[in-house]
Amino acid sequence: MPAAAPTGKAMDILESARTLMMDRGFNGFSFRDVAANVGIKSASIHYHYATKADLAEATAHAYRCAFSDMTAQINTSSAAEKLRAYGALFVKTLREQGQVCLGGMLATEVASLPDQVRSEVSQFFAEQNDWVQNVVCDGQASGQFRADLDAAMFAKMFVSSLEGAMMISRGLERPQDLEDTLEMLVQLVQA
Amino acid sequence: MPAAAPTGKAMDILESARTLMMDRGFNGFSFRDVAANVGIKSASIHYHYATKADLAEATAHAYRCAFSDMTAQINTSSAAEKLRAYGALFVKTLREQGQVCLGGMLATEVASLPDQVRSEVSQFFAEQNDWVQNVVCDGQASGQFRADLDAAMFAKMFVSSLEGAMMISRGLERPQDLEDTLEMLVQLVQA
DNA sequence: AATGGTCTATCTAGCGATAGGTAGGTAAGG
DNA sequence: CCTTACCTACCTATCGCTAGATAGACCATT
Repeated sequence: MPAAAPTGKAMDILESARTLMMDRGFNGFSFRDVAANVGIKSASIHYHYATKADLAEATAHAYRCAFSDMTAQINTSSAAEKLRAYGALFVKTLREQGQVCLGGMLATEVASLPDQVRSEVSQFFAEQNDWVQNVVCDGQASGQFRADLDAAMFAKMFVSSLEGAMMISRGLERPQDLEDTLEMLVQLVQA
Repeated sequence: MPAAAPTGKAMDILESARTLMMDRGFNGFSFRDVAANVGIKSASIHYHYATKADLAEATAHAYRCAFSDMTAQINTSSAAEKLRAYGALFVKTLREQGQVCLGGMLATEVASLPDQVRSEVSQFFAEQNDWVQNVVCDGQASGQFRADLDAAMFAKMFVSSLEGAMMISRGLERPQDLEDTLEMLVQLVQA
């Protein structure tokens, strides 16, 4: 049974790595940090994930899949409400965990990231941009959203704005700023 | 003479630290990296900056001041052109150096940053938000910009959008995305 | 039922590299 | 002679990672 869906300690390790990376980034956590969280010795982590690059890749992959699942479950009525529900995923993470999106975190660290992790980051943003772009197109087709905007460009702006606002809101300890940014983005796209 | 305006090797160290931090972040560079760039031994850096926290603080401070100077020199005619000129600072750094804004970089690393550096980051964003907010207010007063937007909220969104777009554009090696985001933001604020 | 072998998941111990930082010395210049 | 700006040499801590051992679970054969 390959890496399809880790269980037990392997999943504990993955979750601890995710939390640590969302908090301090790839360069900001160590195997010993994970080990202490999970309750094993750092050497034992290598049994489940051979290298730090492997661990980070698996973490990023699981995050990307989990995020895709969450967007897939957004099923509110209007396009504007879909964007709000999407942004609420960011708001919730920031407010309840004080963490930022792993995708954004890793994107800023790209210069010191193993290739295999970089690839996961690319795929994450490709998926996110696609999902938002579809919502924007639907909103335009139904007349809820401004028709004069380039949907692909707005979608990219929407995603990267939320990412940036998330980083900076946490940095300044002003989570409300992220919510304000989300609301302004939704306001601006509406007809 | 205190840290008013470093010259000679002290400034070389500062510039190397800035470049390295804009590339890889606070956790991603070492005294030995700086030493190799500047052409001295890593121990000699401590003569100019006692600790890594001191070096990072001085670097962030110099960056904040330099950035303020650049915004102060933006003197184009219309408010929209001011925002474009502001965004062009980001675009230029990304396109010519492949680097991201030090403020945004450090904001994402806030959880593993010394307090004295965190303070510089806060001041950086306070200054940037203020500058943009003033431009937005002027644009609204002169009828160039939509009057129904909250200027303070839009300013924060504008800054954090550029920051986020910068991070992600570099991460995906798509610098055009940053330019697209800038243009869309300017388009959205106009009346 | 007891035996022996293999697999899983962990451990202890430690490797070489590198981190930030320190102590003490030295050559040059006012 | 003292200050400046560096040096060599080294410290302790931590990094990712490896080797080898071990305890328990499962499993087939005797």
